[in-house]
Amino acid sequence: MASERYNAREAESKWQQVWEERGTFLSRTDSARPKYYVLEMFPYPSGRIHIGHTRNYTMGDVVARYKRARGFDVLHPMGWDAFGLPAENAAMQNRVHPAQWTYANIATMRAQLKLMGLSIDWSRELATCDPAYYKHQQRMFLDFLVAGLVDRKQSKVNWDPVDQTVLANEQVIDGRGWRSGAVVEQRELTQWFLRITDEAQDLLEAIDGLERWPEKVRLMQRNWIGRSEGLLVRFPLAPATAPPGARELEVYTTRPDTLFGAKFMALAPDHPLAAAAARANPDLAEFIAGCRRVGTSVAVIETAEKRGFDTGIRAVHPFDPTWTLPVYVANFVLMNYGTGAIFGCPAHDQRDLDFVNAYGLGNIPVVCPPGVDPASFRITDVAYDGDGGMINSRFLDGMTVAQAKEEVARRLESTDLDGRPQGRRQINYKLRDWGISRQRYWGCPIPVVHCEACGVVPVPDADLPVVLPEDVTFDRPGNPLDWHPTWKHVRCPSCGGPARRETDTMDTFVDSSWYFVRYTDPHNEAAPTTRAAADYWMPVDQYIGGIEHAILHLLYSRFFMRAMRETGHVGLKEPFAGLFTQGMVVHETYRTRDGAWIAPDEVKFLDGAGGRQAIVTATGEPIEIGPVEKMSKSKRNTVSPDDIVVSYGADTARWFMLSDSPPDRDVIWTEEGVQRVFAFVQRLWRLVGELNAIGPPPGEAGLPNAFSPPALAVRKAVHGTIVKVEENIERLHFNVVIARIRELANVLSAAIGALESDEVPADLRFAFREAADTLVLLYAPFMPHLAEECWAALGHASLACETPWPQADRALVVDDVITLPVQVNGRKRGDLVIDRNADNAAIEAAVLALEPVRRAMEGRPAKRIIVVPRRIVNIVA
RNA sequence: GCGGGCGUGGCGGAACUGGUAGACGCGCUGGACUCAAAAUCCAGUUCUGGUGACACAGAGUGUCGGUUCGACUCCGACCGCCCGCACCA
Repeated sequence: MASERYNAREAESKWQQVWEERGTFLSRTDSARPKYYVLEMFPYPSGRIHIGHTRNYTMGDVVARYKRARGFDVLHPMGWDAFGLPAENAAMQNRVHPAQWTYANIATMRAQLKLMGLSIDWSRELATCDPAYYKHQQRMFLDFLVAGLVDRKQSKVNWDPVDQTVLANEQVIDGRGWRSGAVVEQRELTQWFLRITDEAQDLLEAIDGLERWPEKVRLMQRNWIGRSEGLLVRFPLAPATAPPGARELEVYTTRPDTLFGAKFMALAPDHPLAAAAARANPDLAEFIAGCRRVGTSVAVIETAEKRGFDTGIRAVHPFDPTWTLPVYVANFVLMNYGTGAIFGCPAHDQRDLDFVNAYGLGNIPVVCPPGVDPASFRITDVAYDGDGGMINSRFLDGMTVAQAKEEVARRLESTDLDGRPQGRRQINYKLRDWGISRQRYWGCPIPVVHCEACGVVPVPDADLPVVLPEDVTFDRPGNPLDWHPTWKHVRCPSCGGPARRETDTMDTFVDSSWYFVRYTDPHNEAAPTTRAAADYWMPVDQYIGGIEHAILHLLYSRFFMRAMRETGHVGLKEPFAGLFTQGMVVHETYRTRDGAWIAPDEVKFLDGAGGRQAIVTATGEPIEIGPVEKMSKSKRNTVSPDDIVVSYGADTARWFMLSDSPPDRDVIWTEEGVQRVFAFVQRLWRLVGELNAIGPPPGEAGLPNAFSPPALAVRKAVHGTIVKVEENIERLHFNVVIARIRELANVLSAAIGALESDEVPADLRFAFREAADTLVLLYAPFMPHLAEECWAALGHASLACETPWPQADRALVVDDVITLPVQVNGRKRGDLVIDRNADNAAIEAAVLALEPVRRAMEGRPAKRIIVVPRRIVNIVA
């Protein structure tokens, strides 16, 4: 056995077939064992499985296999996030129907995934574009509608006037449509919304309970929800300057304390008052139109140079009728936050300061930082947004920021303006309602009918699903559902008169907001969920996916659970008990002199003076080795999982992707690295063979009564490794697990090398056999095929993946004698070997007697000796 | 612009809640095996000084400063890179 090479390709397909035939990974939902639901974010069927996907799924698979070995009922499913824009783009480019393109991709990608040996319950596979899936989504939408969780209101979209279509932000490049090149306009459309803002407070508070989520994601979600406590303030307009009918301007501010630092007011370009002012001012109208051509992306709007236009309107300061402020329209004020209007206090807000500096309006500091002289405190180009004492603020002077906020709120609440208080406290959220309308074909149809007589009428249950028509073409601009000759024309379910189907489809984030619940019983035709199954499996114990989903997908899913709970489809609010965000797989880039990107498998490396050099294998043309970057088709720095599996096997790929880099960081794919892992696979195979050749302990004798030092050393290493592997798998520190397993392999190799004869004593044979079995089971979650092959070679009739996890003997992990590092003034000078239970007095005496310590002390007395039990000793001299 | 994160040898990284910085691996150097190469095995490998070789000394976790007996870890400022910003998924 030891002389043969391990044939990964043969072994992998063999064991995959065995698992499949035995139904090893089908989940059970009825046992008395504890459940564990591990899930990786499902892929979009883009065409090919990417190596980054396989890293993600391997992480989940390690957890799934480990938890199974620990005695859990494990649910580990897979499916497809199958609706979306790329299918329609493909339809336009290649004249292939989105469904055909999507299902072909799914078939390819499923086959690719199966090569990886993932322990997935494929009987639960689902695709969101399947009417059997979206039927239930439509039903829940209607349930939400009845429950008051759905709204219809206006919102802005990017409109491409040439393609006659709505553009995603990513399709707007420098204010132009990516395909047509036409200047993008903003348009108001009536759209469907889910009322996520109703849950803002609960979504915020519940973040505290998500203990197994990364702190950074929790912070991002808190900031996204963006709760703030502030004041609505109504500014009267100077009548002579106001457009007809306009009497006041209401702003929302979190800094009412800075009212005496106000220098201007600013309106969002689509604020009603801006529109009113523009009616009499063509230049202003042109300015507003210019702002709209930027598109709807907040990132673009806020990074654009700050520009404003004076409307000529003047607002009256709430505390001084003689003080008026100019009202601008400004490109950085957002209509959908607060009231769409602000007062600008340049000294204490950077955006406002940039604005006044551009328009020469000046600033008045009103908050003075502690310890700074108010008389000399000036603001030039950095705003001060910290705490301090109020200055230049009349009756607020001398107060703290908090006191001033309170005082302003109190005064304005009790000031009457046109029969209502001038100020009102308000809690505001940055979070906006979730617009789910998409003017696209390849998505879940929104199941309502518009009737002129009855208004919006839900499609009756019996008529669900509303299925997408198949006979559509993409050769003309606009939404194919709108163009379809018959699809949208229906009878009103209520009055029977002529009516029109809703042609908007749902945002694909809706599809991905509940798929994880559907997995718990994916074949229930009658309802979205089966409560018993959902209650058993939910929540997901460990969810794994990319950090790019830290906000939207996860927040929408959290909201959707609440909505499903209110409508009786589930019994819980939080879908994901544990969350892990994994890093990407990245690769070097290669370019020729003329800038052409070269794929890794077309590159050959040369050793030579001046470091690494590369050429194009086929032509010998020299290549510039570029930076390591995210794998992308455009830069051609991708590697295909299939190629890796064919060359080295899935186990090698799995091990490599989890070794070296911590799982939440990027891992750099290198050919050399993969080759070295392949060598390690072979080494493990040989090592297990060598251990096997030493033979089992004689007879069926149990645990020997005593172990010689070499046997004890082997056992300590084995049991110590079990503990460390457990700890680090639980923490998902797979790279550390791998290091510990390699260490164990190194110890065992050395122990075999130290054998002096073929006659190995019984206690050592026992230790080696135990080591071989344990080693295989420890790496089995990572390299499951090799593990089965080794497990069988060791003479086991069972499957490694069905064998319980090895039990560590804790007594073997604790040493009686320990080594304490000894520092003098914080610098390590020696080691103290001492009894584990030695008391401080004994340690202090022993430490001072150490030769290196005495040398470092140079005859000085010890001022203090700090003994940290079982960790370290530090002498202060 | 706003929000979040990351930064440790030539390289990827390890270091539990502040306690031996550099585990494990890649690469490199030397050696064994071989006609030779590959593979494999053994040894070494943070930097600087020092030594024939040891010993030993000093510096060191992006930069600068602080807290502490002790800082990769905590605090403040700065630099660089990455992610998200609501119609990509």
